[in-house]
Amino acid sequence: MRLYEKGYIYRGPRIINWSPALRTAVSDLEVEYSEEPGFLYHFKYMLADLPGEYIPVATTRPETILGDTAVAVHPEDERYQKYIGKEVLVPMMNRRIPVIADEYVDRAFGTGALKITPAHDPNDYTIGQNHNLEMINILTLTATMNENAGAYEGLDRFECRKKLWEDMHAAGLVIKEQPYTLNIPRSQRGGEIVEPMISTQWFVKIQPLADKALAAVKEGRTKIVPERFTKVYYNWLENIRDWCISRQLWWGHRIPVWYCDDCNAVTVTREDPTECSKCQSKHILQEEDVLDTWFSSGLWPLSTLGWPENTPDLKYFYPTSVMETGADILFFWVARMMMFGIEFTGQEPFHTIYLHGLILDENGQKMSKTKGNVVDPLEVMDNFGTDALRFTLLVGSTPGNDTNLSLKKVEANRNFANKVWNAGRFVLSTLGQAPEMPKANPEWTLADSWIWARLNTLLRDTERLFATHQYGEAGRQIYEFFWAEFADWYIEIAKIQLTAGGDRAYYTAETLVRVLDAALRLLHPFTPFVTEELWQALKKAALQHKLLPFNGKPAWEEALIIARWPEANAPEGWEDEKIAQFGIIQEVVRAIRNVRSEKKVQPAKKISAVIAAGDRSQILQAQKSTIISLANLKPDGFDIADPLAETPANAVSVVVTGIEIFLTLEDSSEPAFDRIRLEKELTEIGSQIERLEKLLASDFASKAPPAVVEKERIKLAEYRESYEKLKKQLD
RNA sequence: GGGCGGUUGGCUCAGUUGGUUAGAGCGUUGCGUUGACAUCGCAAAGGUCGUAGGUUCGAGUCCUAUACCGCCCA
Repeated sequence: MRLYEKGYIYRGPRIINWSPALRTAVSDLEVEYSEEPGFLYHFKYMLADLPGEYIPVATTRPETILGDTAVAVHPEDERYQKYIGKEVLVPMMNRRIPVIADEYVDRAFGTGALKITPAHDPNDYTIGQNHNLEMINILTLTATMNENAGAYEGLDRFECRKKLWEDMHAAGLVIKEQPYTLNIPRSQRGGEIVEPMISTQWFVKIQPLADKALAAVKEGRTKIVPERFTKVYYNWLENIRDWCISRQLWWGHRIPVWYCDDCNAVTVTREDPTECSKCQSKHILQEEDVLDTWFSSGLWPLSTLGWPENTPDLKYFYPTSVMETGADILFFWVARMMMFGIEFTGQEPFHTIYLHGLILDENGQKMSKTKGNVVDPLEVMDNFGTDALRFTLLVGSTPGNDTNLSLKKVEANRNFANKVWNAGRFVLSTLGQAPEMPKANPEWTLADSWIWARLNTLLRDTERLFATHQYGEAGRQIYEFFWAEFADWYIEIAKIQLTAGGDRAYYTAETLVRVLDAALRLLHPFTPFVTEELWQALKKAALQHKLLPFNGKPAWEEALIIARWPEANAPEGWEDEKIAQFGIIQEVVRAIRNVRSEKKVQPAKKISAVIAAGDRSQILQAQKSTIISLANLKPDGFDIADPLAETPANAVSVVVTGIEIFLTLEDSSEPAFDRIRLEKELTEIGSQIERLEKLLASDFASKAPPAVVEKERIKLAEYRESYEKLKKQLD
């Protein structure tokens, strides 16, 4: 109504896309073009008053000849100049039509002469308008030939094409048929060939709306993510044509227009009228056409909030913030919401449009029933859980790009949800092992400090990634942290620390709770169900043990879904060092595990070890029990010596970052001293040293940032240390 | 015809503002089941990042050209 009152909505005969199967008009956007093999039919347009002379014309749709009302040639085309202004005869109809000159004609295409069917071709329609040509509609609404098709009336459009061409052949009017690839317009919905047709429809004068929607993005009030779609948006809005909004369907929002049988006046009102607004006749009939669904959908940001009433919801929620949807409906829906939102409220409906791609099958094919590759989300959720599906969709995508959805991935993420659940349950089960209250201030272990530092790094990274709409990457990092750091390392170490009892156990439990709490908060948007369930249990247990949430500040909220988003603590300066130190422990443990695996030591078997760590002895000394436990060493058979009095006899040795590890395998069948392995390692390290020496001797040292150079220097130093130790062992 | 995206281990995909022997999941190989988890654990093999140039001390990451695949618009 508002658009109508502003004069933006009008009704009139125009060329539109007609779907003969649905028997309705469809908008330009609902037509898809597909390349299909066909023919270019060449034939003769005989001059009416010059017997024997003709203009050769080519067409892809011979049946439209019946509706031709002109033949057009380029004004400068020497071949046909002489015919301009003369008349030709429509084949089989013998109707006289003019030869006109128009620069639109491409002299190089086909025969260089163009038949004009204004009622059945959009381009011809434009030419027809310019030249004031008659428009002859030759089709019925089901795309059979109508009374204007003369002898061909009643034939289907394709039968007519065949029959007409045969008749023209017989009449000697055919020149040739040439194989040609056609661009066939098909209905997006039904797939049938759409016919351009003159029809009386309702339209929206789109330019004023488009201009505002365009300006909103151009002037930065609304941002499109990823940015590259901005260009697509501009391009569409800048070349937009009036929007045909009437549909001849029985479902949908019926257009609020009434026609008077007596005086032909049109009544347009908000309330259903009982009489003609002009002559008060009761003989009025409502427009049978309904509105395009996208016309209604365009109102979504408003109408869902109670508009046109100025409701509290509308006031509070409009404009909203981020519109997240598929890139394929940028025009259909997003642009329309922008137009209507701005038109009716003066405000853009959202400040950010986040576009994702399509969900394809695991081979990158569009899902379709005919291909049988449709993944039913309900089924997937039944099999793997809603969290797993949600996580997969979020993490498997990068902004704007299509996502290949495979059940393998969903399964892997179901396993992750399971991991979260189990790790969470374990944490809850440990709280009872810790005392109610600590006796003293905390003395954090290396592992405590490490996980806390890592958590804070994660919080910062997640924050940054969310801010830049990189949800997938954020999810991946949280996954990695939870599984590979919290579960695989911290929880394993926490088991040892809890056994120690006392304050150590108390602060370990506290750390477990705080890290788990933060992780669940981070994970909640990705896997809302398992995290909420777990978090409720965590809250309950934590309250029982008087433990605070991760940031130690506000008390536990009512539910995770409304809990505060975790914010990182400001770095305090010690973090990098602790992370580096813990890295050493990880390397040592991995090295020992590696040897155990290589030498086929039974997993349950405890072995003896001696480590020579030089200046890192202290760090290792402090983590002795951790290493013993994680590497499964004999508690009384583990020494950290510096310097090493003598190389243990009959021990397998391994060197990591300059730290020598000697393992006594005892009854292992493998030989302890493995010269070949050590030599291989030596060669490898040697080549690294060579590489780094070369690098540091190059311009790199002077031109790269000092911090980067320093990093390489440290690496080189470590390699050199390792090299020396390996060398000594081999001697 | 115009525009855009993709091309990274067997498969499906990540890879911040270029930082220096490339990451994940699945799959593969070996070992493992007395209490958080076999929907699991420990370890291993496997890519030099489509191709050709260029910029740079340094490029998967920027520029140019090109091939192939896909999408959008006309």
